[in-house]
Amino acid sequence: MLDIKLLRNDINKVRAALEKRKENIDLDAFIKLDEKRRQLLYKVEQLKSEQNAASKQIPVMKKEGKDVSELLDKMKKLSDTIKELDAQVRETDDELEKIMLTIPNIPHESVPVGETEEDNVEVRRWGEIRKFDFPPKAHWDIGEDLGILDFATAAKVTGARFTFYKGLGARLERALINFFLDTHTQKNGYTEVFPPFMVHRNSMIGTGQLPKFEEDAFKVYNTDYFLIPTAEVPVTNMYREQILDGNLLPIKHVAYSACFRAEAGSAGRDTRGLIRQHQFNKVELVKFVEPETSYEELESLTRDAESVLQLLKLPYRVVKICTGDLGFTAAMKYDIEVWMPSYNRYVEISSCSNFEDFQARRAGIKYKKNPKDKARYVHTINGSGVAVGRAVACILENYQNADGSVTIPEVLRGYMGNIDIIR
RNA sequence: GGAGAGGUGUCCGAGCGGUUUAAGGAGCUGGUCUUGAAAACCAGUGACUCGAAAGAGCCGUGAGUUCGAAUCUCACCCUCUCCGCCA
Repeated sequence: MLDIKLLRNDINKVRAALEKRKENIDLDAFIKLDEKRRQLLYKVEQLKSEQNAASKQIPVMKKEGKDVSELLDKMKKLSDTIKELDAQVRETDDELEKIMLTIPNIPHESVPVGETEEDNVEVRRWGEIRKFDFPPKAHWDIGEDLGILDFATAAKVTGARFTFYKGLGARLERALINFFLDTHTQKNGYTEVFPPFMVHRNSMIGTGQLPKFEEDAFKVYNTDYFLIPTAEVPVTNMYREQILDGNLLPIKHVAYSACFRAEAGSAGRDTRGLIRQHQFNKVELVKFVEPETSYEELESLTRDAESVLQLLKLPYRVVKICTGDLGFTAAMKYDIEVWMPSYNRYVEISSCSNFEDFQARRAGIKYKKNPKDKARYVHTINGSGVAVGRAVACILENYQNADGSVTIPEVLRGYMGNIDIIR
């Protein structure tokens, strides 16, 4: 959510940002409503002030034996008016909030202006793309041939876009989760969190998944709970409606969770394999930082995410996302894309974003350095560190051998009972 | 799921429906005293939201009753105890 003061005082900045994002939102309606709200508020507060004064007088007058019935009559009318105005204020507030919740974040000035992912800007590359001296297979074929991935059985049991991992496939998934968590806790200084996989509506609003993208989420029947689309949601909301001790910042958490996405708009894309599933595992990095440092912190978080790919020796590139492709909540975003031979291109395996105070304002997360300071909103930053299913796909494809076997990356062997090859 | 108890300011903890703009502690800040500290004493300090200010709001959340609600009513949420069920 944007600062309402920004909308009042610098509406053109917001218009420009929406323009860059190719978003069309009626800001004039907002301005009008806000004007109306302030007028109402002024009126009702004056009346309340009068009411409060009378409330103090009445007991005094009664004590003195004076007749208060006339005053009571007057106050009755006043009370009715106040109730009516209060209702109007509430109504206006609700409408304003509705609009506020649908206005996306303002892109950072350094974000390249563009319309689609075509306009994203590559920042750096790491690793050598492997040249195969045999025709490489796609990971879904490798996985099925080795008997470690089973899409058909998952379709029978649940439906499309689910997977059974079996044997060493399941073990590889688990190994990666542990490897990621261990690396980020032991080398990169994150504190591990294991969150709930369901959250209530307010948490989803807090991080920006709702109210705009409800069709992308799985709702749990008969409850107000949603399956989390990412650990970002529960972990960020850990501190909702809280004023943090600024001396504890930055707070850095790493969390494993399963993620659940309905992704209404993605039918027909990436239909085969592990790339786009309704349920997948992810290790997520989340930081709460002071505003002054948030862009440095985004850089270091991105490096932390990259570090696990380097340890796995998977070639990747980092891309800076342009304004038209930027997520609703982000002010700046890097995607880390890993080389996927079956796609013959780089495929996203991590998104690292700085939300500035956009989520913090929605979720009410503030901090104070000193008890006497005014509370300020923190900046939140997060990124995948990294998506586990896509990492499996990437390993299977990049580490495949001519005979159909797959070599285990060295750093994972300790997690795999010292197995060095799946055949 | 059933029964009971409870949710008040940073913490503990009062609060007959009306000068409560929340008592009293603790804590914190400053001072007196002291070689210094502690103790004692004195003074100050109450989050947060909107607002330029005046002012308004805020006692788990939301509705309601009333001229007036922390205080009454209803619903919901959460915590604790006991019972049932259970990985």
